[in-house]
Amino acid sequence: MKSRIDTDFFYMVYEVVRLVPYGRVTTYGAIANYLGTKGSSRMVGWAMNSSHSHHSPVPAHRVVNREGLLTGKNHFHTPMMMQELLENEGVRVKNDKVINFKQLFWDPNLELKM
DNA sequence: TAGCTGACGAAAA
DNA sequence: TTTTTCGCCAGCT
Repeated sequence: MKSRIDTDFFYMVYEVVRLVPYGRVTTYGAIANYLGTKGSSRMVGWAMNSSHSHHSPVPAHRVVNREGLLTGKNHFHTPMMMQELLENEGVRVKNDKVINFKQLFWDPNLELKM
């Protein structure tokens, strides 16, 4: 399955984020870990920043940091849009933090493990 | 060209 | 236990 990692790092990030189920959230580290580059958690977030260059609808609002904080909300069109999107999916957000984050946490290594 | 920044995370102190 | 520092690597100045 190395053919997967043969793809661009960023592309894989988008793919994983796109696979996040409705009403679920994931973390940068989880994605990085899934890609095998656990240490490049920053690159995951950076990939999100470049996601606007891709026409692919990447639900970046479902990606939060390890604490469940909407750290990337500032990069959206409007900071509160990220929270709106999450609440729209049933994810309760309080003070820029995902409630029951642990419960809503979607780990690609756990769901997409192969 | 070289250096700094950055949507994070984990280890060390 | 909390706080600080380092690493990751691509993009921008």
